[in-house]
Amino acid sequence: MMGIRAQQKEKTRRALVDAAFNQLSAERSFSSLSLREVAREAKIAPTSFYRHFKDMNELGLTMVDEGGLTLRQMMRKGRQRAEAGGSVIRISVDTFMEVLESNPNVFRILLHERSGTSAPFRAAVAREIEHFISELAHYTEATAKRSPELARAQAEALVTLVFNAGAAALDMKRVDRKVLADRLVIQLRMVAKGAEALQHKMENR
Amino acid sequence: MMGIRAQQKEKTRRALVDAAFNQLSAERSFSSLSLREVAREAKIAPTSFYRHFKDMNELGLTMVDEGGLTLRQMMRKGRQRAEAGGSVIRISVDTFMEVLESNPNVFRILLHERSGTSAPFRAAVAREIEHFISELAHYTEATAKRSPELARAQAEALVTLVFNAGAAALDMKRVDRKVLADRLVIQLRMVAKGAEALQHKMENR
DNA sequence: TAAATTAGCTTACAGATGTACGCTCAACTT
DNA sequence: AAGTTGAGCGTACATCTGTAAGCTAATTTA
Repeated sequence: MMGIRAQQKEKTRRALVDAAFNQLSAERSFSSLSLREVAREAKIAPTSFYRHFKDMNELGLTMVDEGGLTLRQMMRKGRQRAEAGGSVIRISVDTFMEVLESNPNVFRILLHERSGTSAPFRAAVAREIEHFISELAHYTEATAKRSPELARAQAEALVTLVFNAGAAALDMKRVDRKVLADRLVIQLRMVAKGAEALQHKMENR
Repeated sequence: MMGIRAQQKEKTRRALVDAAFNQLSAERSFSSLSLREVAREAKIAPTSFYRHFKDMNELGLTMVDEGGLTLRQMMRKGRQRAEAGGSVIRISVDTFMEVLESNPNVFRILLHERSGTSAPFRAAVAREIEHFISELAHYTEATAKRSPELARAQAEALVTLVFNAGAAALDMKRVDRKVLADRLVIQLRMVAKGAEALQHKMENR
């Protein structure tokens, strides 16, 4: 049971994280936020920030962690829907786009800091995305009987295409996003078909 | 013939551009550079900067333009080599990695600002990359008899995979870059094979 | 040769930033 | 009940930023 004090602290901490998320946009990256701006938005004095985070970096890593959580929830959602049958690729893309749309800023920090200038950030994002890749590789290895190397290469390619499309989709209107999603589906099918072909080629010699 | 005055001005302008390029690194993006830093590196007074560029943004766009130039030179180089025969994919990847290695900071600004926070920057980079895509799509349409839509999707996928690998390769040691390049070749083959398969599927109905 | 132009400089200023220090007072511990 | 802890605050400071204003001296133009 949390004391009234710890409760209030948690609330302020959340306010800080939310303030940071809310300031993100197409034209505002995390690294361009200042400690004072975040504190202002969260309605606390700049110096009070330090009661919750050592510095902005620590705040950012917390946000990336939350991003990872969103990613994993997305995977679960996709799996559930896929069990009901239908094209796995189509279902996955639709799920991705839905989650992207309802958590744009979560994806913003992931997609931006993935190639950002802070090594710890890049590592943290890479770790989260690695989940995706290895899970997908494992799945393909099992259901499509791919060799481990091929499965890995395939999974990486799929994830690369999906995340890249995600980055582009972030600042699009719904109509354009639809076009993008359709094209993405085609590209993913290319990779899947191609991996299959390469697999057969390897087996027949 | 350039007057002694215009000559000196051009020299200083180059010093500014070079100073900016030299300050780029894995942990330093263009948007994190300040006007004063660049001026300092170029050994001119901060206020003299304005004799050459309206602001940092203008400098950055100039740098992106130079990046586009590098990209086009790369394409020419790749085409020349490919004419001598061999795997087009392998040759292209090797050429890309070579050019990347000898112009890391040119690629840094392209790869970073592609998903950066400045709309003009994003547009400028997108324009340069679009050259790549449409040229590639046209080539595939002609030589592999792809439908325009499929050729476009395929070209986009290829370029996405290449640039993504490029971003990852930037901060790698030579050995790891080799592994990455090999995997990239496999992924590109997947896309090519898969596009072929999709094309046949469409034709047979 | 005289006048006009201009690249680069120095000085100056207002605003923003991160953070050190010390206070208060509500909440918790003993 | 008395004492301790700690979240949040206000003040303060050194540092950095972009850029305005005006000067100098070399080059260019007339």
